[in-house]
Amino acid sequence: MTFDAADTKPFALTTPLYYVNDLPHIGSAYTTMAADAVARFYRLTGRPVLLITGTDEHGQKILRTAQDRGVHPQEHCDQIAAGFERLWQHLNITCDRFSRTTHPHHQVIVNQFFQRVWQQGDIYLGQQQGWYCVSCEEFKEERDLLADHRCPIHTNKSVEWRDEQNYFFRLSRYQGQLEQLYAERPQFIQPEARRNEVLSFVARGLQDFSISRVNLEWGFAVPTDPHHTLYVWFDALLGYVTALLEPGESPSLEAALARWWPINLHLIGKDILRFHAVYWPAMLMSAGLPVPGQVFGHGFLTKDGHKMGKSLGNTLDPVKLVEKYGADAVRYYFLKEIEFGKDGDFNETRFITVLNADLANDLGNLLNRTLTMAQRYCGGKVPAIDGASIGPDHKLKCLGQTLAIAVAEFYSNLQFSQACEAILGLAQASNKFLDGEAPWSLYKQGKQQETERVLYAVLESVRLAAYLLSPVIPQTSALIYRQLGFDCDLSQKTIGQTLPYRDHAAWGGLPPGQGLAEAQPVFQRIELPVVSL
RNA sequence: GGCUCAGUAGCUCAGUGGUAGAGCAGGGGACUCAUAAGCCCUUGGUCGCGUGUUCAAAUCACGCCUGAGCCA
Repeated sequence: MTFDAADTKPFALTTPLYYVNDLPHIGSAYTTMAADAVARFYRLTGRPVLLITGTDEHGQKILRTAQDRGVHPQEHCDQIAAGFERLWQHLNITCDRFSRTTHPHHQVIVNQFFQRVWQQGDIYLGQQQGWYCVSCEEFKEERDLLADHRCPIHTNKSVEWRDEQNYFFRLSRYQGQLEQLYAERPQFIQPEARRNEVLSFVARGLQDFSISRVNLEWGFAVPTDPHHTLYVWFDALLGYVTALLEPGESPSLEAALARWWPINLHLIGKDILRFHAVYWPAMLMSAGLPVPGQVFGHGFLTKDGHKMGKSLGNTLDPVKLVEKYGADAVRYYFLKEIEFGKDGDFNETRFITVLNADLANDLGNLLNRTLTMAQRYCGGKVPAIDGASIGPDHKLKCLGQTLAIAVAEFYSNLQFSQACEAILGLAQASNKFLDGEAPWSLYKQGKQQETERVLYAVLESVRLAAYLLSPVIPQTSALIYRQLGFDCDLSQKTIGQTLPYRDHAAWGGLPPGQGLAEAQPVFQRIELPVVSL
């Protein structure tokens, strides 16, 4: 995907529908923050955007978790789903749809989709034997199991022997079409390493997979056979389709697919790659539907270099993290400091030093010092300089003019880290520029015109940086815009109309004479704890 | 067991044939508009190990070690 400024096509993207066996963990937050940044970027460019997230609520694991807690499974799902929604609010996630697989509309979509696949002859009754891990909701090979038939992923859980009739999806029939898809569209699975994994998996030959379970009452019945319950993954993936229904619209597959299909981008963690890159497109092919634009499997997060896990006792609670440091800090750290697609680490000391260096010192302080001078030297207004009158060889203008295209390219390619770095480069250059020009000296020497030209260029550069960073740090960007005298909400879904990219991503648009607000730190420095734990 | 990716300064990483780089952290300096911020200078690396190809290897080939992952 590359950026095209003239593109006004709709852009729909999804996070996974998160499994509600527990409250959201940092990995879910990570995917969702990335998705929100993408959505916010495309909204800036004026494209209609649909950001889909939600929860996957069926399956044996959910049933058992609810039973263990002594609540009805629906009540359990309601509580956990509410926890997800709450976290997304705290993280300033501007989602357009929150899709829940227990919603009645979803069953209609699932049934209609099932019928299409059924009519293709791609579903048949077969015998499934094997060891089943309820926590994975997957069959395991005996040789992969640990001692006492414990699951290698859920090491404290024993797998269960199943010998039952299941309905199967004829995945094997789509081997050729899938291979053709991967070959024709190399961008379909990203990043490259993940794509290779899928290619080698498919190359070994695809086997049909079971899409129903017996003796399970928490899920949708197979439309053609009420003794069977649909496998949770078959149901869950279709949640993306259900999400496309307009609010209040009566549910049908046709209605759901009318406007936003095919979805442009599925953002997922690398653990569920196979479901999205193999099973899902095959299901869609069977139903005669176009496949999504791209599946991007990002990396895993570690804490202080170690795998996170409840049993290991070193989880990172996203709720606590946001409460402690705020949404922008969390969003910035994970999107800037971790190469999207690769594994990344969370370390609190690094977290604090990065935020202080980038947001408090480089960017926040830059605005603060410049605004103070503008208040003192320019009567609290944007200097009366026409941005267009500044020569093309001006250091900041030069940098600023090439930034919009580069940053758009980075965002479209999900290179958040590179986007942030490029933008921060303008702030760093502005700090250098200020020290070089020393407007405080110019002012004392009575060089009013020169003082104003310097301050205008820096204020404008801060504005541009704030605008371009707004997909990542919307609150901080909004504070900067407000102090620069704009009255607007950068989180508006119509932002592409009120502050269009082609105007606001260009250098030189800060209106001369615009009233400036009092300088207030937009991002407070975080004190390093004396003793780091 | 097969395959993929990674191993470069204390930390995070860029560099894919031609005199080792960035940011952060550490040290020093000048300045004062500023959130003890910013600016300038600077310490710091047998580029995982070994063999080979080459006039020349962090970069290519082979082997090995370590870590992560996919598959059987």
